[in-house]
Amino acid sequence: MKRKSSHPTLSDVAQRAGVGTTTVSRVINGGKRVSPKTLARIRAIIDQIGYTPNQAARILKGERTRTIGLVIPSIADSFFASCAEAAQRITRAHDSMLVVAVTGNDPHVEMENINALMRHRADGLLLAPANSQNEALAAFLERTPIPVVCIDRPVTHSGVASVGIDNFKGARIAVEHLVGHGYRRILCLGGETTLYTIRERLRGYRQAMTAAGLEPMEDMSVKDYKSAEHAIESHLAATAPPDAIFTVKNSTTIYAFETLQKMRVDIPKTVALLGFDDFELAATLRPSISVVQQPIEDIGRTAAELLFTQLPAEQPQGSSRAKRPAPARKTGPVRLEPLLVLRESCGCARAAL
Amino acid sequence: MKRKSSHPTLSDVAQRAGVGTTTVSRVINGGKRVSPKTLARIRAIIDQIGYTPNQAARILKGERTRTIGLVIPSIADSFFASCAEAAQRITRAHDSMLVVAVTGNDPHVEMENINALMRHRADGLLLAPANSQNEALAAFLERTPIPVVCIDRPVTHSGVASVGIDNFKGARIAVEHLVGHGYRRILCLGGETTLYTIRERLRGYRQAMTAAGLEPMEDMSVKDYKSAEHAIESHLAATAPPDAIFTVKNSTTIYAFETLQKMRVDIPKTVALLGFDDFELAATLRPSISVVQQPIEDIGRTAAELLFTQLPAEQPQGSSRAKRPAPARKTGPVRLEPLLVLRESCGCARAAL
DNA sequence: CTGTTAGCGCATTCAT
DNA sequence: ATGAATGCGCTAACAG
Repeated sequence: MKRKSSHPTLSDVAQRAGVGTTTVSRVINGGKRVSPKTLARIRAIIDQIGYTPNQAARILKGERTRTIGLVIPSIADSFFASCAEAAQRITRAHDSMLVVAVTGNDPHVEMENINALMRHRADGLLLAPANSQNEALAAFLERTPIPVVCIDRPVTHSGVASVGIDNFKGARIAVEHLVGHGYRRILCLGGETTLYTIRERLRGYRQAMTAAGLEPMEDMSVKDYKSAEHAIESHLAATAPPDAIFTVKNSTTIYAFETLQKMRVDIPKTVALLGFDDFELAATLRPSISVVQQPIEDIGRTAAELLFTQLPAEQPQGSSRAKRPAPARKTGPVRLEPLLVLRESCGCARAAL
Repeated sequence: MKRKSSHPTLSDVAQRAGVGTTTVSRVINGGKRVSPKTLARIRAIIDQIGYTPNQAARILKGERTRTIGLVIPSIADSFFASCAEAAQRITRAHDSMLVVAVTGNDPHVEMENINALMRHRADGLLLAPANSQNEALAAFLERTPIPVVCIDRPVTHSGVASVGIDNFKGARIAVEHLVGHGYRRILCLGGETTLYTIRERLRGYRQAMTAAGLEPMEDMSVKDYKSAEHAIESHLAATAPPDAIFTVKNSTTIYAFETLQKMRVDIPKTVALLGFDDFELAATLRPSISVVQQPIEDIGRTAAELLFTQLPAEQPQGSSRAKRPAPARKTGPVRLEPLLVLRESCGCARAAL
């Protein structure tokens, strides 16, 4: 293998070709106004020494970085992974790159990531804020010169656009459905009550319970399989055990299902189960699991499209950049519709197999 | 909301503070050699106008970009998502960002992504090559000035390091296990035979079958649920139907399970099932699915660590960069061990519940 | 068609 | 403790 030095530069190419840097610059920008002969020669040299233009220098000249930052809690979470995939498609269609930064829902890490993206001069940001009440974040968003669109959760006290579903409504219709089945003691199970989405779902649960004249039963202590197991076991052993469980998130639903199955509890006869957020194989488990489904792809796509809408128009020619005024940012929150997907675990008839 | 102009610069800050740019530069780089008074004043101004250093300018000065590129087929695929998550952790620990680019297994898109990352002067690349035989890629990798580590699949004809599992062995021990159960007509089911990993698994299957004196039965036509259903239905309707199915990848395993369940075929009595690659809920399905498990986290982590090993040493002080010689790149392929996880679908006794 | 030159924002000598 | 000047790689005026 040959020894490799560091990146070649424009003038490296120019020197070898015995031409000026301008000519080489023209070649890498389409090759207009260059004689076919020198064009070919320079291209050959570029290829030979493996020259790649230094984006940093272009950025310094005021060009867009063609980079969008995506700041999310986790990339292994299927919700955010799907969002990312959808956003990535839109980003690509706009000839830009998506830079994914992971926060683990830690506001400190989040701010660090955002700062890094700002230093890299991302053209725009897609953000699933760890904490919707984060005032430092809100302050930052008010003054940042680039457009930002929130995903899944909004940032209160800020005029930033956001795209997500109506979590309150999703929970409400889910619980109303359980009530319609005749369940009276409906347990709401979950965790991470600091998250906006969870709080909204909890609010929807309470609203539906109260409206039905039922008393809310909440256990928001679930963090992992172990805590879910503990919670369910103790609730089922109580004098007035729940006859249905509404789980507020993906992972909780799965933990609950596993625990109930392990305890040999009949679903839905003994306890019905309805979860927020769909997941792979939800339809394949026995019984299949009824869920509130989010249009995840739509969320990622819509958010990214909205962001590009807020970006300064593409400069067809090199209009020297000056201070471009930030485009209007007054988009209100976009609320997509949750969808109640009825399968077996809530007590609905088994779908045709 | 206040009107936002474009990014403030160092000299914007200097002007407002009535000092030189050098002083401001010192402030943002730790604030040494600046009087406490001006330090505080400048910091206040920085905060007030929301100044962020322009990374591009620093890069131009020769600094590392502190950016690692991750080029993968998909981000929604749980395998690559977990790899990404693990790699992201390592990257963060090295105070760098991970830039994720998605190829959809298209070599053309892949090359475009790599070029974009090169323009952005990523410090290094983690790559799951769409096509291991891609000679253009191999040629590129030979001449690129930055270190590259392949994930999951190697690039043949290149000295590039790679981290993955021994797919051949994984498939072999899986099939040997099925043979041990007494199955004779073991069908190998899957698709995407252009992928290196699939080919290796197929090779392992054939080897194990031949070694056992059995005749290989292969159907590599599965692309989606529909084709899986079609394949399985026709194989089961044949005169000599399979008594076991070995699925070469994640999604195929799930399709096969769903189809068999829909057809009311008893697993494992009528047909046993063993898949390559574990998945969430594999242990929760009834019957639970036996699989060959990959140490996914290890793969992502090891690859990222290996990459940082190959990066030039951290420059403690601003040692002017000159042409740093590329560090040694002679790392051979790292092959982690696949793990056979026995559950019920292969005919093993039900684990204690 | 092609070359010369002047910055873009910043860190870094070298002066003061 | 501070500042003026220089150059990183590149593009865009502006010559020739």
